[in-house]
Parts: sequence; C-alpha cells; structure tokens
Amino acid sequence: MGADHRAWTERALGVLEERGRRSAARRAVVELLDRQRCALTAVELDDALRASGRAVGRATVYRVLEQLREAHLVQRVDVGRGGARYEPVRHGADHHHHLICDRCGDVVPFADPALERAIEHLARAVAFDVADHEVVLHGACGACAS
Amino acid sequence: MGADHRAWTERALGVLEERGRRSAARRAVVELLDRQRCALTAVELDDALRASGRAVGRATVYRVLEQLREAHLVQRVDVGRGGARYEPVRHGADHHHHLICDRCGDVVPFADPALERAIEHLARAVAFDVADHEVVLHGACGACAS
DNA sequence: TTGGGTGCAAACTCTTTGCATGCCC
DNA sequence: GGGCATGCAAAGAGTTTGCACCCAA
Repeated sequence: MGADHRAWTERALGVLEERGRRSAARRAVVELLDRQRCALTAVELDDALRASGRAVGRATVYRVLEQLREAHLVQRVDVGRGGARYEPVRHGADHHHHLICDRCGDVVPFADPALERAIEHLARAVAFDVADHEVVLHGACGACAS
Repeated sequence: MGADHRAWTERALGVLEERGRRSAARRAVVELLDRQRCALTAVELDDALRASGRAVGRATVYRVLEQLREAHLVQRVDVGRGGARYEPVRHGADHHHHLICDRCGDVVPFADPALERAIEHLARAVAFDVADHEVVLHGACGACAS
C-alpha cells in the first residue's frame, strides 16, 4: 500500500472528524474502501465488513459514503445494475475510469492521459466549479462480444 | 425538428417493431423522448405523457426505455438524485454530455469535440466493443459556487 | 455528563414483475 | 382466434430516516 493510500485514509478520517468524532465503525469503512482496487456497491461493502468480523450497520455504511461523497473523497459510479458503486477518489496514479460490459455486468478500470487532459481543459472552460468527473464506456467485453 | 430527430424516431420504432408490434403507447413514449433536449427521469416522462393526454402505464415507460437502452438508442445518465435519467442517443449535432451541480441538482448539457476525439481514440484501443459512452462533470454551478 | 454515532427496523422511492384484459394481426 | 403489449397492482431492491442505546470526550 503506497503513500496515496495512507494519504487518502487520513484525509477521509479527517473529513469525518471535522463533522464529529472518529469511531471504530467509520475507520473500518474507510480502511475497507481504501483497500479496494475498484468500485464496490454499498451492499458489498457491508458484506465484506461483516465477513471480516468488523460488521457495522448498513445505515452507517451509507452515512459514511454520503459524507465522503460530499467532500469529493468518494465517487458514485453508475453501472446500470445492482445498485450504485462507490470508490475512493485519488488524484494520483490510481485515478481511472470504467468500461462496463452491458451483457455480463463486468466492470473494468482503465486510465488514459489524453482523456484526462481533454477533461482538464474542458473543466477550465465551463462556467462550473468542477470538482471531479466520471467517464463510462459501455459495450461488450472481449468474452461477450465473441 | 431536424433530420436527426426523424431518423431517431424511426430507428427507435423499428427496434421496437422487431421485437413485437408498433403501438400507440410505444409511439407516444418514443416521440416524447425525441422531443426532449436533455435527460428526463422515467417519472417525468410518465407525468409528461399524462399531462398531454396520452397517458401510458409507468411499466410501459420502463419497458420501452429498457428495450431502447439495449439497442443503444437510449442512454441512462446517473445524476445522483431523484432516480436515473434517460435520453436519446444520437450520433450527430445533438451528442453531448452533462455538468451536474451537486448542490442544486441542476443538469447542464455541453459538447466538446476534443473530448470526443479522445474518447474515440480510446475506444479503438481497448479490448472492448464500445457502443457508447458517458461523461459527467460534477461540481458547483455558477449560482451555487458564488 | 453530554452530544454525537450506531445500528436496528421501519419507511420510502424507484424499478420490475405477475396477471387479467384488450387490441392487432 | 391467438399472441403480444398494456396497465394495474403487488413485489422487490436499494437507500434513507427515526429512535433508543452506547461510546468517547
């Protein structure tokens, strides 16, 4: 786990602390989020916490996600089935977007510097204070297309 | 209403016909969709149809949307509140993406050729058969940011 | 001790499905 | 007459909220 991760966990805990106190439940959600490579649903988060013996209420999962989302430390990704997915927003090497297979539901992360440059340029040009962005490509994955 | 619109309506009705018959209800949903500038929720579609005296069941609205989505003629846009939004997918002058204000929920369409080029380039490079794409910028609109 | 967080359960919203009816072919 | 779309109503899934209890400061 690299510096990006430790930094994200600390920022996330900091945001939560600003609005209240640290707690074991919040820390568990934040640390689990940070351990993920790609987007998870709220239910998957809850199940994973339960499976690892650090169960928290589902409401707490949603409450933490909502607060981190407001702070732009977590992003919702809509994959069109099975509920919204959530993932940490990092502005480093981990920044990526998603390819979604509309047949099998598979979600594959990708990164593309040219795309990022186009978005950064665009973000400066619009009459919006852009905080983050999301790109989703839909189609058929290699296995489903053949 | 330009050629893009008539063409879209015809393609949409064609897709529905392939899987069944034309019907007044389906035609009403397709024509209403085609008249919109930007993404609507299923409930808004249903309400608009009811208000214009061409009421159809909400289930029918969802069924039409689902079939058009499978055919990539309609796209879901997740704005993070009040349910998913749907809009026609056209590959012409109307192609656009969305800026979403996370404070007031406002949805503003935008188009950017450089962004489209980056995405087209990317779509050819990945091991996916990419059918369409979606870009969402989140942030604060001019009014909310000030 | 006090305020806030927690977690259960109930409520809510959006979406999908089952089924009787009716229209189109 | 037969098959499919329709639309109502009920079910289902995901998410949010109310509230009593508990923990940390």
